[in-house]
Amino acid sequence: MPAERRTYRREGEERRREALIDAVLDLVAEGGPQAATVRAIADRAGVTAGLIRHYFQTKEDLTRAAYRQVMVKMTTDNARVLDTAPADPATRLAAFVAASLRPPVLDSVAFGIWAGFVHLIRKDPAMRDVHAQTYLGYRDMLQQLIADLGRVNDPAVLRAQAIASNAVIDGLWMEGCVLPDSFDPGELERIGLSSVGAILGFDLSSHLPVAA
Amino acid sequence: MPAERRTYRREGEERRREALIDAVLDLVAEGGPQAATVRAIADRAGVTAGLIRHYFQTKEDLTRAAYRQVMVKMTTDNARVLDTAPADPATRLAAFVAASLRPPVLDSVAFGIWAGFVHLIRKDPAMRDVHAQTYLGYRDMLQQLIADLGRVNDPAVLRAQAIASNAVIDGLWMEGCVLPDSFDPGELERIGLSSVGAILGFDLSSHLPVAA
DNA sequence: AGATTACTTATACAGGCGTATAATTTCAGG
DNA sequence: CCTGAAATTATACGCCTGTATAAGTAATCT
Repeated sequence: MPAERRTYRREGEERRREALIDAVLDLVAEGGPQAATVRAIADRAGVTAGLIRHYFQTKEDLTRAAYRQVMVKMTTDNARVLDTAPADPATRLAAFVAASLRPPVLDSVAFGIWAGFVHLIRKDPAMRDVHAQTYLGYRDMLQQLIADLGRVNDPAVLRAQAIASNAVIDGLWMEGCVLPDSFDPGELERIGLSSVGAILGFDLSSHLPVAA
Repeated sequence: MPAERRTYRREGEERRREALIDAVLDLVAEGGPQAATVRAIADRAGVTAGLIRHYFQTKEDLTRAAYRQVMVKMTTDNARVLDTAPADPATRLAAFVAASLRPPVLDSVAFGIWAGFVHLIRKDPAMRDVHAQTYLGYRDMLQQLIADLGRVNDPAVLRAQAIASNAVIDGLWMEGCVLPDSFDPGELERIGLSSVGAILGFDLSSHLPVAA
């Protein structure tokens, strides 16, 4: 007996694309990129596999979109702390650094997703562009905050300080995600603040607002 | 007409295992983990696919062996710079930091493999042990070099300085591997030295030996 | 030289992959 | 209500994957 077709509702482009992207991120976070097959993605999104090709020309297309979204979200989450931060440049920088080293930015799920996409970044020029854009966007934001301190004018020095600050934050972020049990609560934030402060020659730790 | 069997030479376990592991690393370097299929690996190693199962119980086994080898090699390569370094503690630390931020340690292959198998690291206790061992081994080495400077006695301060120094090195290493074209030659080494120096409150840049 | 061992090749298999396309259902507008 | 376009399902295809196993060949030992 021929099984009946499953019923469905039309949802429209935006909702479907979002559901499919979310499914990709879920799966990559759980089992790495190889777990995100078209059938698994469709299943997770409550849809059949054929629909993917209706909204994305190819699976690689969907992958790219998912990566773009997660990177943008992470930098957006991080930047949001500036919306509620005081006007004082030092406090703003301290809040920004600290926010990078605690949830939701410091999140092993986000890290798993990021790590899963790394090999695609190296292979695919479009992915590399997304990475460069978000990475440089984050670094530029950091550099602006450093510039706002008004302690440095030389652009070359500013660039080097931004790269170094970004690197120490990235390194702490990475280690906190991979070996979360190796650090005491708040230790990474504290080390991040004192390290960036040391790089800038500026006491940053004392400027952190009480609670985020 | 039945094509003739290809002729071959017996090589023995050690040579074959090594060739297969090297093939995995080659392929991952070129096309990411998903490029390392059993057939591609065998082809690269000058062998037919069936032989893999003769030396490794499963493909995951071979993958683990390749991961272990590349991690051990990376820390070994990095530590080797100390063999030929002068006795002066500051020079030794500077040489160690700089070596971490140039080839062969700054190598996208190692990073790609590590990133590609982060999920395996989290699930498989044996892999997590390898990671923790190499990571903490590196950090302990760094901490010892910092201690040899004789500027700090408080163990807690020493630990924080080691974590921060390790983080900035990791962050620079990571960015250099992912976006090698975003940095001038030697830029990462220079930033690494000045950043670690800033964290330690010690001018490290002037202690780098001329050539490695 | 001939038998034996185990190294290596070759082939088969079942399943999963991404993609293509036809069939069907939903929903909006006349 | 009915028609038509778009959304969605369903099915099929060819290729590739990892694994299993049989067949064959090279080197070793006697």
